[in-house]
Amino acid sequence: MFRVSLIPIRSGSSSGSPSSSGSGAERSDAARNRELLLCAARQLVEECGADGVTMDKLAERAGVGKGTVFRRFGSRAGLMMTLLSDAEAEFQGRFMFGPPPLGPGAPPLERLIAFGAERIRYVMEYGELARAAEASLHNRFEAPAAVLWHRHIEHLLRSAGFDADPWLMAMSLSATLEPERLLHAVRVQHLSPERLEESWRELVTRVAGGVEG
Amino acid sequence: MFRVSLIPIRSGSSSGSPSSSGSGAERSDAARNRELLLCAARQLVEECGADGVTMDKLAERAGVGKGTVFRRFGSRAGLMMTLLSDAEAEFQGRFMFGPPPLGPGAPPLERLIAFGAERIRYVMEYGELARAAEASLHNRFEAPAAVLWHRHIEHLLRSAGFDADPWLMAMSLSATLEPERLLHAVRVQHLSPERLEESWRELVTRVAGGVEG
DNA sequence: ATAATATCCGGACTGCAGTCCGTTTAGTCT
DNA sequence: AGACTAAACGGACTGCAGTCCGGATATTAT
Repeated sequence: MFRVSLIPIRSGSSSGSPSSSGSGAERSDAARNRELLLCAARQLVEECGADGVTMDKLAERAGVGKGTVFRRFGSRAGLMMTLLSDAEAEFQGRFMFGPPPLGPGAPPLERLIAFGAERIRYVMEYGELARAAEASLHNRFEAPAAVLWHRHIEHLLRSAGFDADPWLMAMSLSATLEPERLLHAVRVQHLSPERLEESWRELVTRVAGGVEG
Repeated sequence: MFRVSLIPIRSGSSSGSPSSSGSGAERSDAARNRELLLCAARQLVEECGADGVTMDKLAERAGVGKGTVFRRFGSRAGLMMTLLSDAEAEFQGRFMFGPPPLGPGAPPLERLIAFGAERIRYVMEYGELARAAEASLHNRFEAPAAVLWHRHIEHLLRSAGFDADPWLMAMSLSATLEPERLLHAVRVQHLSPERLEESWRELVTRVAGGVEG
């Protein structure tokens, strides 16, 4: 089907491999600053929350110039994605290659249900960062991770025998799982994650459940 | 059921009634500036597109100070909502009090289908403004208009006999109809509005169609 | 060691939303 | 008309993301 390798959300993993790019290795001062920045960023998220982290504060805390911050991460969204990359890669690995029901092996509908449940748990844990990343992103729908989830849902829909425009249906389903929406439901409307999971199960069952197998 | 009157999205309607608030009437200079601002805002949207309109440009074009712009509209989101208010009120009137199948009289499922179809058309016409409004809004989910749509969908779900968490299901359904998403589907993915409508029909039919009546 | 150079660094700069407060003015009261 | 007051005005100011470019530095070649 698809030839999808694990999408490297961002280069700067926690126990990051300094030199993995093609041509010349990373300069030592650059490597030092990257560690400084990642460390400072995690501190700041701890202290101020994801929304409270500004690029200026980060530069000051890390003891580097503002330009360095932007050269490293490209944008505020890039910073947030970098901070998420480990958790994100782990999640991707589980739903693509991990054990059922999330990974391959289980029936598509069950995988779809498990995907939503896991995604909800993920957002409960990392939602602030994920929301901050999306918020400062020009086009939320073309982020590599978002594209991957979309394709995954679309693939599961097809496997479940859903034949009426899986692309658009995947769009609708993934909209339900967006961090900002889930966080609003839980934090503002005080709905429990379990209730979200139950509603997701209901939704995907009705959408993809009643098709001829 | 609900006691919902037409929600006045914003005070500054096109052929606006200058004095309708409670206590003192609007001062004449304020009224003049409001007209100046609305006129300039529409010009700028015409020229630059909704995303290209800045509060500074608007102030300069209208020949007023920046403070005046913010006193009038409160925020960029407020400005956009004001520009949308006529179209929005008209749409609200139609789905709440208008003729079937959008308005009362038709079966709930048909009303739901019609609601999505109309909403898609609405976004095709005013989507830029709507997206700009949502983009510069701290909490997209608590905008009066968003709350009203949500309640309307929830109400139709209940009327259709949907008993499994209509609130959350309404959240999922309204997520599908968000301007940013629809615009992305049409403008970037080049899907036709008709295809969006068809997918919406499929979605709501599966979600709310197979219930005991 | 020295020179050459590609890369990196830093912080001043821009454009934007939103705030603040001293000043002006429209409406009112005498 | 003249004084009074509440409201409106305007633009300087802050905080933020993101850009730019002259200068510093790590690395490599000789």
